Amino acid sequence: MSKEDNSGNVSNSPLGVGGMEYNFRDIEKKWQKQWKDSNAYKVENDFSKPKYYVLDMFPYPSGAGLHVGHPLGYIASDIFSRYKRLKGYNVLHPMGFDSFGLPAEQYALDTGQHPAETTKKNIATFKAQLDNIGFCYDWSREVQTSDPNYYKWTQWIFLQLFNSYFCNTEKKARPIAELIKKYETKGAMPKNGNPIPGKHFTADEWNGYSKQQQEEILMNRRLAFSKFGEVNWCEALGTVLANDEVVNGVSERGGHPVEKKKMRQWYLRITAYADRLLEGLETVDFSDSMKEMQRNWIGKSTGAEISFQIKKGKSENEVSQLAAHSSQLVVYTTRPDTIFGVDFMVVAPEHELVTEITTTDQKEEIEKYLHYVKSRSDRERQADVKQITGCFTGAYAINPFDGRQIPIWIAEYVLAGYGTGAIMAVPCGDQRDYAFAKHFNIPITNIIGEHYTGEEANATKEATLSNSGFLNGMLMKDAIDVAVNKIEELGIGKRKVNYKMRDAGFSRQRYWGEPFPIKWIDGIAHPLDESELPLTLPHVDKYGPGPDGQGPLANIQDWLQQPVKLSKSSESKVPSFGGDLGEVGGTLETSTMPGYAGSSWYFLRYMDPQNEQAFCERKVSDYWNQVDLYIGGTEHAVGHLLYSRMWTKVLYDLNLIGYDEPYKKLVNQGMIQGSSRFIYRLSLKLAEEMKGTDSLDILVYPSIYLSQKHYKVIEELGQDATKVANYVNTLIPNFYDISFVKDSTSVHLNVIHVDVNIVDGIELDVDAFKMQREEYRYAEFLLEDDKYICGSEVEKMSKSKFNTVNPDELVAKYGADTFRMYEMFLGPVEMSKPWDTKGIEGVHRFLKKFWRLFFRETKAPPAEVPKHSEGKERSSGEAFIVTDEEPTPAELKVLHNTIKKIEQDTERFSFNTGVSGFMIATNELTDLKCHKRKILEPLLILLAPYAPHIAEELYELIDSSKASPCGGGLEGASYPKFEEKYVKESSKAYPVAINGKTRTELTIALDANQQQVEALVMGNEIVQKWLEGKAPKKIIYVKNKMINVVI
RNA sequence: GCCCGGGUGGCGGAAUUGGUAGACGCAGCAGACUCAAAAUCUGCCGUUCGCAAGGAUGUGCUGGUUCGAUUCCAGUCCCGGGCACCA
Repeated sequence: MSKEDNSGNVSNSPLGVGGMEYNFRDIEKKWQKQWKDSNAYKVENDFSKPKYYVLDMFPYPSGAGLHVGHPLGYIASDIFSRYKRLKGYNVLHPMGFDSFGLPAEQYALDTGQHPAETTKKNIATFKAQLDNIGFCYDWSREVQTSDPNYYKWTQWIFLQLFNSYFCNTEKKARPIAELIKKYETKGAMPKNGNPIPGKHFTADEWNGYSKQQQEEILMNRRLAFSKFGEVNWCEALGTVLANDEVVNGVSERGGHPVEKKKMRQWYLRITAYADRLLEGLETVDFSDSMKEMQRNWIGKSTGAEISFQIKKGKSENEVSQLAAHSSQLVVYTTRPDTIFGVDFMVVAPEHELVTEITTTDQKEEIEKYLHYVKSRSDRERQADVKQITGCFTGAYAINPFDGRQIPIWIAEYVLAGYGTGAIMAVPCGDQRDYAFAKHFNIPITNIIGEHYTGEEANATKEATLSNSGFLNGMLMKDAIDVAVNKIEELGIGKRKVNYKMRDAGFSRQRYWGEPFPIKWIDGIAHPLDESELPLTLPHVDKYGPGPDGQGPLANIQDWLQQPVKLSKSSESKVPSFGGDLGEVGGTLETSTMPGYAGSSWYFLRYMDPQNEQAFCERKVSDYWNQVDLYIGGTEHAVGHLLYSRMWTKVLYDLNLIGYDEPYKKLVNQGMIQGSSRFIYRLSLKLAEEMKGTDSLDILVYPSIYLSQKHYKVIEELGQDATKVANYVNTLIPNFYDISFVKDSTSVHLNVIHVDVNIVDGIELDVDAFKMQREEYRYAEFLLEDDKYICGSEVEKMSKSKFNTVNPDELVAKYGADTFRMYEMFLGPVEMSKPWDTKGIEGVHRFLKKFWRLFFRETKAPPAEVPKHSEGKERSSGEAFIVTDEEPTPAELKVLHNTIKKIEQDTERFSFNTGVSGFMIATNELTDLKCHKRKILEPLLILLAPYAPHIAEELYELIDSSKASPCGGGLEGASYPKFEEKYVKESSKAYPVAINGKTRTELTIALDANQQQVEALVMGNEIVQKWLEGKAPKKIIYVKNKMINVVI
């Protein structure tokens, strides 16, 4: 790093101006420029050094810019990165942008600005805001998911997924070419038993299939595959909506009805990896709650699939009619032991059997119900337990064990996507089934004797079964296995492992995402040749939806039909892999990839961001290896983490990287919530019918803004306008002309969000408020104690709630170092908390106090300057007061306690207590009047990760011959070493408790034994007082902890 | 509904393994310095009884285990976040 001169002449230093004051503005500007000019944070792929990889979940560059919630995790990771650098590691600490996404596209729809343009602008803002805070990112490694140089490789990895299948024998991804070869030579035949038509085939059969048939079979195995799936369709908007855009069954924008619609979609076969995703959790350092969430998401359960014969209606005729179809109802259950307690079946409304089995009598009812369900989201269908809905199909299932006829219902609480989309309902053992049976008057069979009260279901597994045929007398938990064995024996079902997790939908009917490198020809998906990558987005002027719910790309014929080279495969004779189709004909896929495509592998690209030959060179990914520390919000707890864990496993299986878990350790930062402020507006309105017309003449009295206390009073008064007016008039005489207030005058109270930036705590800055808008200029206020007190509430931080706080403003006012330390000081990084700017002063004061360990007060008369000061006079009246004196034991103790504290707290991500450790050290050294280099220099290195600018500045002044603590790498300063000998104590002040309550304190030598301690304790006056002459039952002495006298 | 968190002074929080509850900071109060302000410094600061000494009480609530519980166990209430949530 470049140094200014070493002569002590630092007149070009920004400190030359304005005295000795801690001038954070100039210091921070100076060092940020210097770091940039000297490429201080450039990270080399130097394989000889020990590495450490610290990663932040990269942000979506929204138009609103960074708010104070964003940097919380970034500051934590920055501190840790700088700390690891000082410890001698080659630290990779990159940053980039998750720059594809819906908001930019929506903004484009609204304003006509191209998403690429707005995204570029937003990224520039974000970067400037990030740089303001003094992060040590290596920007030369920046990635942006919407950059064609990046998404080229996202598309490339998609092709790997498309061209791979999950081998159930090896439990890993293999090239699909191997599967094709197997089909061509051996077919797909069962290991034992007879082949099932439609599932099994011989090699000859395979080779005789049409290419469409072959592709269909392969599609069932590809890791990236296409099938029909449901989307939220909004007819009025002619578009597919995200879950986010649907509120209460209607579109958020415009309130149009939304219903489910089946469309061809791409999916990732993440379910194939369910077991490995579960096993992988054992090898990573995530919090238990995080692992629990992922396990619950995957939702592995073991149970049985059981087939039931169906009888349609009561008449014999209908039974035989159905028998011809050989329809069976297959249910999945984790409790086959309850098979005799099944009183009804519930089938998902979208189950394929529903139309088939519904009787003529019930047809109308069922159709009505199906119509209702179409408008309901999965979420609503699950959460609404109070409202029980369902409809009888008229058909019955036959219990294979006792021949009972079981009515088949459809109900929204059963989802098609889980299990077989049908359940056997056991009302005595399941509360939801119980409630359903009660609601529809379905008789309940009790199979658990006294465990069932008739009042509610009992989900026990400990009961002894009754009314249960061959299971009678067995404990339920033992009966599970017996029942499954019997079911398998009878050939009516089988043991089954089930997962709650579903394959991940991978298409979006949108413009602003990665195009699929896929061309459709005669209904077959053909992968593009790698040489065609990146397949770039066409530039468009309109972003509206395409026909039939397709994405905007469907409107661009030139792009869709452009000639592209298709992938060839020498391994296969399957036409889709051959080049004989030529480069023209067919159309490109019109949907784009979802947001998580780019974020599933970005951690790899940072390692080798400019590589044009590969997504990441193998020896580079071998060096940087796993992310050692990943910091990000819980909102990505499940989705993003599972997807990127899956991608990593696929890349590993295909031998493209050397490890199958991306993130070694994960720390979840808590959400910073907004602390909203409210003002209350009172208006009285009088509506009178105008004579001879239908219209109303509305007389509006002037509005007045109420401080919180008055709001509460007036809220109590309700609609009594006279009382309200009188109340106001007692405080502001004649504000209302009472004679105009009538019975029909209505009282309107509005609660309005007010910008938190013009509120000090809860006190509104009335003048600033008046300046905000013309309509407020002459507003009247009803104050309390001459103050306007606002209401407050904790909410999500968002622009619409006027509760966002911009870090730029705080950095401008207090400096980046103060801002960094304050964010950390707020509390544990993983805990959510509302933002409150009050308190930042305290941290700023600490830094100023820290500064004064190095500088004498400007105003102090010269006589008070310590004689030993060899102060570098930097400008008139300013003195650098650091000395070369030998430290005292007391000073060394402070230093080494601090080294221990900061190192421990940093290692365990307890940055808030770390900051308080610095405060304590500063307070103690101030009290000791310590200005000694041998104490302050190591202290500066400790501080450097937390407050790098001030540390750099003071370090340069204290010893400019040494390497910078913030320069990075092994050349930098090294972390101070804790030495026990300086902090060793020979005695301790023990708390002495009587019956567990602390009553006094005794200072005792640390090596004292039980007898010595007992003698000392018994000799103590206060102890004697509490003993009241009695002998103690016991004296508990825990070395180095406490003493307890039990009476 | 289900899953995961969290409830400690006026406020943010500390107490790392069951051992002095309230570190550190904010706010508040009193004082010093100053013509004044800012900045800085000193003292007090959970509640309650008391002139004080000293007591009582106190970590959402109810119990339990323990010499001793903010910490462990059972139940319960409230708040926050997530959901494709369940067979």
